[in-house]
Amino acid sequence: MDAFFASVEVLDRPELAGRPVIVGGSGARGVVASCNYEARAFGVRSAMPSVRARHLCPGAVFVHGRYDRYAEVSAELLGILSSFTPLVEPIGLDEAFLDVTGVPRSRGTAEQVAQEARSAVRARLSLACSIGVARSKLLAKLASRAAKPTATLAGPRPGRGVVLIAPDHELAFLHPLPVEALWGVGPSTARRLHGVGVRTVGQLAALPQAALVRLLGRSHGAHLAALARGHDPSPVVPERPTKSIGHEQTFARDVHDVADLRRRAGSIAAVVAAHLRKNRLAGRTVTLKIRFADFSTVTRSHTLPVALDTGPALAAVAEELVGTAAPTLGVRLVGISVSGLQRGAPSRQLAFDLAAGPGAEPSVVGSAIRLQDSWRDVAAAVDAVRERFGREALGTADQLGTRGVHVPDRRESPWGPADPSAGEPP
DNA sequence: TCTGGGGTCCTATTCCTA
DNA sequence: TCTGTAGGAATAGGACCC
Repeated sequence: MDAFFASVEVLDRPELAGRPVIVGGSGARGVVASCNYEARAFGVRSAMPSVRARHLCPGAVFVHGRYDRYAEVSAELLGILSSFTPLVEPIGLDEAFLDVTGVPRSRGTAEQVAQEARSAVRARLSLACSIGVARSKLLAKLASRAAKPTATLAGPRPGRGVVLIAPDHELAFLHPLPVEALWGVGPSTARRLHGVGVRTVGQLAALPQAALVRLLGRSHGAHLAALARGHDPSPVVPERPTKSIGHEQTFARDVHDVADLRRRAGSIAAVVAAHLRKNRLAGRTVTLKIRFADFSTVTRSHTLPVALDTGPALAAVAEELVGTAAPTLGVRLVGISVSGLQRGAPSRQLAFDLAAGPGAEPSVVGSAIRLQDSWRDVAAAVDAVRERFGREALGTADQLGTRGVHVPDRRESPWGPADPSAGEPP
């Protein structure tokens, strides 16, 4: 999709049409999640700090993102794409790979299917998309970029919409591109490649694979060597199981007090737990991430004998991990993620045996398991009440402020704290 | 300029066990 | 019982994607 979040905002608020629109966090620590082509003409880009974006484009309209709305449009988009082929692999909310090799010839060539899909998206969603058609995911992705509009100060210049890379033109298309165009070459890898004089994909392809492996490691080196030669055998995979679920929060001001940090970690744990239960998942490995004021980041993790999905149990582990991370500097971000996922929570009997039986787990693990066991029914009841009466209908005592219950949600301030008071306890 | 949040994957190291 | 070793799991960090 072209400038997806920003385009949805303009669609829902037509008075924004033609104006530079930036979606993202507006606070001092916010970043740009998406911006339309009018804003891009001023040099604004995704992931840029909002402060810089505002400096580059003072006339831009800043919009706080509405993740639920984008997810809703994304679901409609997937529905449209699935009418062409069942082999649809979503990449984030606004992109997808389609394998159309099995589409009947009567529907036309791959390029004609792409044109038809593009028309269907425009007709049903009133949104523009660009499509690349090629033999591999790598080339299709690069072709879709080439199909996109370009930003100019006179307004967006329409792109080609659909770009086809014929098999005999693959290398001619690929080799002049900068190495950064390849999937898997970020700032770090690009720096290393530039260091040995490699700036284009063609130069990368000319490098002996052994040299590349020495530079980047076996897996990454061999992978990039293949991509640079146009080889990308990765298939379109319609469904990938979730490997981890997490939530992290950047604070508007650095936190220096360890007790405060533990409390915030507990609150984030509750958000993660709610998300796990919503997906009927539970996980055994809890990972705490702490980013310090100087942007250095540490992680601490612990794997338990049973899977957890309740806030108090996850909080007990997370709070313990805060202690092992020895946070001395100010802390700007805390995150918790849970991996080693399995369907549903463990049986009560197993949890009981592990927590209280002979050779019981020591301290924190034992108490986490006991908390998991005792909070399971409560969590299910709370979920049911919130499902029926809304998120703020019920909360724990520490979520009770002067203005009622505030239950933190993972979609709150999704692109950074909105203002200096955000991130403070309610 | 000063860097979000949700993820996946890879690598190196450490620890435990057979 | 001690030592060496190989393999796997756990842990930590980093790079990358949208």
